[in-house]
Amino acid sequence: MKRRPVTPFGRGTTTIMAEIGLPRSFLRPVLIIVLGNGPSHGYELAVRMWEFGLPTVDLAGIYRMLRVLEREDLVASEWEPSAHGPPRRVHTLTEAGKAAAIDHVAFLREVRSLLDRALDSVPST
Amino acid sequence: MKRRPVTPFGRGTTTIMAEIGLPRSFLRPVLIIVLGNGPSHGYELAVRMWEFGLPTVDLAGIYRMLRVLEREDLVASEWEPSAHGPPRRVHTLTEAGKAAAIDHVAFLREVRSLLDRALDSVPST
DNA sequence: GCGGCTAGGTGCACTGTACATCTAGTCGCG
DNA sequence: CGCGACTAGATGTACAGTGCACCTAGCCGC
Repeated sequence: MKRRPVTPFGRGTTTIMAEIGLPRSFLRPVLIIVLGNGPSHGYELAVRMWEFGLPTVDLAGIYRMLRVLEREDLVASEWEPSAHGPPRRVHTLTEAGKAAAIDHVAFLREVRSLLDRALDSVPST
Repeated sequence: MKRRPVTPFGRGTTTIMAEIGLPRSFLRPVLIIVLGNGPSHGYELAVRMWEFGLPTVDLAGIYRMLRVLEREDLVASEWEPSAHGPPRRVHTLTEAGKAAAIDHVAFLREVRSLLDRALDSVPST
């Protein structure tokens, strides 16, 4: 059952769900962008990212990336007790983070238009 | 910041994206796809990739990736003497490589449509 | 013979990350 | 109560990918 889909971006991006999605290198920008939709904790962010198009993200990677972003002062976090489980660490974009989110959206638009041009130049299909 | 020359693939180039262009993780699929446009050698492939949307690629990375693809039997290569310069290593897609190219194009289309959906869900800006 | 272009390559340090594993709180069930 | 399932977060580690500096070597014009 440990089937590893070999994506063009390398082997094995499986964790939560085995589908195809954006390449791993989108983790950082997408994480920032989905945080722009409102503060949240890592576990729930994984769900948002799944909806966003990163179906194969490693939760450990998300937690680690959140710590990185916090070191870079793009996000701030605080602990929040939960009635239905362990305490949650709720993350919010800082001002710098909000600016970064805007930049990253622009970046994704750029990537899309590059893909548009590139795919048009491909003969087949 | 370091000054990074845009076009020249010559001397101190070997740059990266960071500025604009597809993320580095597109190196592998794009390399296979541009090889699908016909056999070529690494140096010229860099030019094709530049046109494809990877404006600042590391030549060393391309050479390395070509070796990887050859190990995986997606690419075959043979040396060809050149009249005005050092011999070139000309790379061709194998049958498996051609299949991979088709898959990769489909994949890029998938990425594009994921980006379409994702960007639509982003509050304007 | 020298510098510059083309073409290909290596070495090393660093980053990213996939996967396994751990802690710890709540809830439902027998 | 004990136990497993689920939620939530984190660490340890091995390894692949990459960025940059640097090297070899053929051809050309001067």
